[in-house]
Amino acid sequence: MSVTVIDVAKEAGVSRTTVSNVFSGRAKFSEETRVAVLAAAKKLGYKPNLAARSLITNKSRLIGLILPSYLDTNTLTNSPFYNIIIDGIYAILREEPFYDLMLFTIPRRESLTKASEWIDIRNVDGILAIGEYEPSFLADLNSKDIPIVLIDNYAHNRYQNFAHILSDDETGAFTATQFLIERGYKHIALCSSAMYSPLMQKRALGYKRALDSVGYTEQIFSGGDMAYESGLQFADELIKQNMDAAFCSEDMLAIGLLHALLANGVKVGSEFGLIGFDNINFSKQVYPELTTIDQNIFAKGQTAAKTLLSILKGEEVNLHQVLPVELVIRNTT
Amino acid sequence: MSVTVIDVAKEAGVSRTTVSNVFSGRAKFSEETRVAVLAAAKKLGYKPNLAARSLITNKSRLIGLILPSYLDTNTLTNSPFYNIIIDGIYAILREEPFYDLMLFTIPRRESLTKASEWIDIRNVDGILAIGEYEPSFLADLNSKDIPIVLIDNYAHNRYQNFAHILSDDETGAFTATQFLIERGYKHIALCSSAMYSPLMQKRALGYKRALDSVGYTEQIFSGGDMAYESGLQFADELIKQNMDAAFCSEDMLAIGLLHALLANGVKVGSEFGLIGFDNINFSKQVYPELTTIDQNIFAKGQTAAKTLLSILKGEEVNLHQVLPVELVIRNTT
DNA sequence: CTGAAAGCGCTTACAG
DNA sequence: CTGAAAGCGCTTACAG
Repeated sequence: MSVTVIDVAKEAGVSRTTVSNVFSGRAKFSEETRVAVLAAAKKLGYKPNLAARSLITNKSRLIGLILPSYLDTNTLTNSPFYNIIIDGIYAILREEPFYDLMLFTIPRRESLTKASEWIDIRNVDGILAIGEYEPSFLADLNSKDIPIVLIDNYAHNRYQNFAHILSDDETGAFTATQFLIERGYKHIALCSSAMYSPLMQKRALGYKRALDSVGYTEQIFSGGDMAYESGLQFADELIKQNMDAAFCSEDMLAIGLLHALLANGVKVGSEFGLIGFDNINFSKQVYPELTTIDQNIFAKGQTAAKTLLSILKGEEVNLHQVLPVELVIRNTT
Repeated sequence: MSVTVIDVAKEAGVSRTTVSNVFSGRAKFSEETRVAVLAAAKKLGYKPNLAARSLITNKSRLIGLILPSYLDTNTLTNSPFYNIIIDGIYAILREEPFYDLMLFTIPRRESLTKASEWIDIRNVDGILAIGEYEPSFLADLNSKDIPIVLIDNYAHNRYQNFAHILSDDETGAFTATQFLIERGYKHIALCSSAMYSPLMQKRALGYKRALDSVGYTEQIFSGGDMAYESGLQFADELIKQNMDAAFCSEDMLAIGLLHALLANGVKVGSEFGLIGFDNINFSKQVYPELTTIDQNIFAKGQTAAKTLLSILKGEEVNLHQVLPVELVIRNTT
């Protein structure tokens, strides 16, 4: 029904091997042949069948992105971070012929088994994965013979053949906290959900280091699963404990806190200093606009995609990349 | 290298045809055979190769989702709507063995040609597409022999074999505007970007119908590409023209307007009534929380996915579905 | 530089 | 109920 390599060969008066060679550019052929094949292909509207190609080359040109969201199934809706990462990945993949991304969302831990099977069934060429995973899953990934690029995974750099893309989380948190100190705030809280995650601990570390350097006392508020809701809930306690500033480990939490503070009549930006982390788009779509640490999430997605592609092509790559962060001063500090 | 159907056949002591039959459940076989095959498959860790299956069945089990974003490449970042739709689609697909979704973002109109080729190359089984498209692209889709489900596409229901999923946009806008009237607001603006789109026109229609019913005059503010920024920019003009309420054709625009109004000292929720459309998550993550029209975007994604799957399975489906909307009263009205 | 042949892992008539 | 054979559309040694 559809046009195959045989049809093109017939039309061009060559063998199908030659047609294949012209498209792949692998073997040598005369200019004349090349032109004839290309003309025939164009005339017939030939398009390669990737499934057939995949079968023989054992390369699917499919990249899998693993997106954990253990709390609920609204993976993309609830993670602005994921959205930006994906946009960054597509920005790279769009320029790369024949590569496609497939998302695999992990709404429950059991889904990791499914993810593993899925990688085999679709014969995924490489994996991009965000966040932390249990050792057994990483061991499983490691046993598959495909490149793995981990984003924001601090816990498992023992797999030296995995690539790691991280941000300089500790420095970011340090910078943020130091900025609050410079602004004259004295009682600076750390607000965070999921303190147990290695990434959040890095950020906590930066906060502590900055406070230690001036001898201020730490005040840590932590708990809750959903960042925005956590932020909302921390406000009362912060006010009660006379905090005059907060460094939040993620923007959505800062935004929740901002709104609860506003509802309590607190003048955020003057009498209360608030700073987030991530610089998701939303952070400048609140009022007042949120001061935050920009981790350039888009570039992170791009870097991850580029790294995976490079490995796939057998190019030299830096397997362990730490991306810089930057303070973005807006109106809450 | 990997375990094939032949290995399983050998292990189970049957032919590969039988193995295939057991997995597909197509032909009849003895219970004994079934157990033997399944045991062998499990023992060897057999997983079907979807590319091979695809080649022979001419079914890829791949669903393509076309996501236009003509303004920039940050498709997901800038469209909360898309995110929720995708989550809805995955909620259905997760339960459907072997089906996968592939996103195709359209950052420029020229990309439509690429999308068309991509559908052929990956042998996509069915298409989900959001929004409006030029007739030539739809004609092209129509020429491919696969089911198409259009979401929020008002302009082209002339392709009767395409499925259409819409929301009751006009009623939603009518309800919203009427609610503002009931609340006692007299000078009710319509704020919208991209008024030329058929969907936005439907919403404009509902607004006009509500105003007409009480004899109020229309005041339309329109322009700008990015919803949030447009909202920001409308505030000055609204204030100058003594508006005391606004129905915004989408939440992000309402949120931009909200923040600009707040910055101007306008008391939104009492002296100014503001209502959005969509009920994206963000609309209840602002302060004050936004009154809006819930169009249940998640269910829309689910409905689209279900509809496509049903067509693919040859089941009876309602090709033209209009989903109900609902007023969600929060604190800006 | 070009072509005939084999084969990737599967399914699907078809014959028994 | 089961098996031998053909073939999906491609690429890759290999021989010429």
